Amino acid sequence: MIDPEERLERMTRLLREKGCRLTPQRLALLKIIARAEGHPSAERIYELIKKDFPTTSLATIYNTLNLLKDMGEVLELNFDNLGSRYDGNKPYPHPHIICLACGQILDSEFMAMAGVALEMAQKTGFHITHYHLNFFGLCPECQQKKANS
Amino acid sequence: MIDPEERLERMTRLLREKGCRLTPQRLALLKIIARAEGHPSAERIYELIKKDFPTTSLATIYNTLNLLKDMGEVLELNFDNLGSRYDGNKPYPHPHIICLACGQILDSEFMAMAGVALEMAQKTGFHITHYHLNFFGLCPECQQKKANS
DNA sequence: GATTTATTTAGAATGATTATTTATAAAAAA
DNA sequence: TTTTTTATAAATAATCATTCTAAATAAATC
Repeated sequence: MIDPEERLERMTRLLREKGCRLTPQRLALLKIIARAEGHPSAERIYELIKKDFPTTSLATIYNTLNLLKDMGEVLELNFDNLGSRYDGNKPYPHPHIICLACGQILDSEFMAMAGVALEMAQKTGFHITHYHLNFFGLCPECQQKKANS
Repeated sequence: MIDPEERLERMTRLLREKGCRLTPQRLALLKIIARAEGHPSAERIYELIKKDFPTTSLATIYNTLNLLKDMGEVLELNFDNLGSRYDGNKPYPHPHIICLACGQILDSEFMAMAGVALEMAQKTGFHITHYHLNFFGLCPECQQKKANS
């Protein structure tokens, strides 16, 4: 995990440079996604922000997330069915591994993907900008639970 | 591409064995997804079926697609934003490559993924059931168009 | 052909996300 | 400071894909 405070500092700086206003709601959201351990949904971020700013609207969450997404500072993750999840700590494409039973989403470093993408580009003639690689299955704990039931 | 008639025959047989009824609408849908060159959306399949069965409901499309999906005979593809696409010809996970400009979706054989999945399983302890691997970018034609504009 | 019951239909409901409109507050100008 | 401009927030309506529901229909079996 990248240093959350470093991410926070970078994102606030970029917003300022872009001429965007640093409202309290925005700052609260930046803190949440920079420091988040997991991959929170918009709804989850909404709940967290409402603790400090009870009048906040969900639309503001989406607006700010989209703003950061367009700046390349937040990665939006789309999995089956479930709504989007957001990653503000590692905003570049990287593989994930998702437990179908408990829903946890783990990051995974897999550097070989760069080579795979290159090979794909050469084979197809595409100019590849990004990729999604997600593995689905059961985490060790959920395998155990299943075995014991 | 697998022989579409072979796929059609297999899917009708499995449905029959499962005790499912072979309604004309279902048969029409089977033909469409077995023979489809691309990766049609539910909406697209709906349009095609309505040519022969004008009273068909969209719900029937989704019901049948979900039935086949649960049987493992149709692969549901989820990409950003857009609704789901369906593949009834190659119903096992395989990488795709999507053009962000024209929206075309190409299949791509990439056998090394089996090894990658295995490595991921060993590293994480997960029991991996399937994966999604999608590359995004510009196809050769759209690169050209962009260069000429 | 009659019966049983899965399936279809049509439309309402859902849920995540986006758009819209008005209100608010921060920065800039006077 | 006051005024003005402008970005942003809030509330709510709208959208879109998908699922649910209840009533009508028709496939397979006897």
